[in-house]
Amino acid sequence: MKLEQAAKQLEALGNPTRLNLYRTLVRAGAAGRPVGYLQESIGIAASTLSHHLHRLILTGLVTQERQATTLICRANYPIMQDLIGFLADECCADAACTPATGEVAA
Amino acid sequence: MKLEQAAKQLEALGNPTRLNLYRTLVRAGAAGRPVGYLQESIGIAASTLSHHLHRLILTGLVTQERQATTLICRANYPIMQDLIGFLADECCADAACTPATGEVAA
DNA sequence: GTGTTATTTCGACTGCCATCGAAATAACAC
DNA sequence: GTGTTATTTCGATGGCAGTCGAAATAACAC
Repeated sequence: MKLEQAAKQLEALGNPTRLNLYRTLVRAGAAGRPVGYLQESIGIAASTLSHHLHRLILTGLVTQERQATTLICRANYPIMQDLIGFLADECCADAACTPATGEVAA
Repeated sequence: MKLEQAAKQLEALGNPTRLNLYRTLVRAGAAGRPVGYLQESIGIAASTLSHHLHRLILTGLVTQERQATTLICRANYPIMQDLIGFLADECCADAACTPATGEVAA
């Protein structure tokens, strides 16, 4: 059931704190960022950050790797690619989506 | 703040019922679907459906048009295009994602 | 006007989410 | 072993989301 999976990932990204978090990790690239860095960068309690990271990890959007006492977090690009693919597929499944849209003057 | 807006839209889609709803509308194309049709198609209480539709409309992902007593709902494609663009941009901002986008703001 | 159909709003309920501080765990240096 | 740093888990709190049925509104036919 792909829809359920997509909904979970969208829900994970559908929170400003987590979206900001994820963006930070994306911008960090393959190097990733330690949890402590993220905590200071975003400015929330460590426990709250851990909670959000856990949610992102559950959906597969983020991975963690231990380096001694530090945990390095990385964005999992293929998952996002898949999610974007799902959205694009849904969006363009039947109708004519013009890709070059600038204004939304509906 | 584009991030807040994107998070709201992602949150709107991050619910199985709403994602299913949105997908149905996307597949319906420009013709759209009346609320009553959606209600039977998805099989939830009318009040619940109205609630979810309202959330989708608030984020701009869905529009409504009255036709006599019937309300026609349509997916708002440009908004989704914009959202996909945001995700793709975030994802490819720094790392080596297969560049599906033409311009990447460095 | 009355009546019918389509949809929303209201009121209420249950449960999960976001947040925090404090305590517990993990990995290491010594 | 003790101690230090980094991170998670625990416990609690406030608030919002999802769901429903019933009542109210909207638009029309008559």
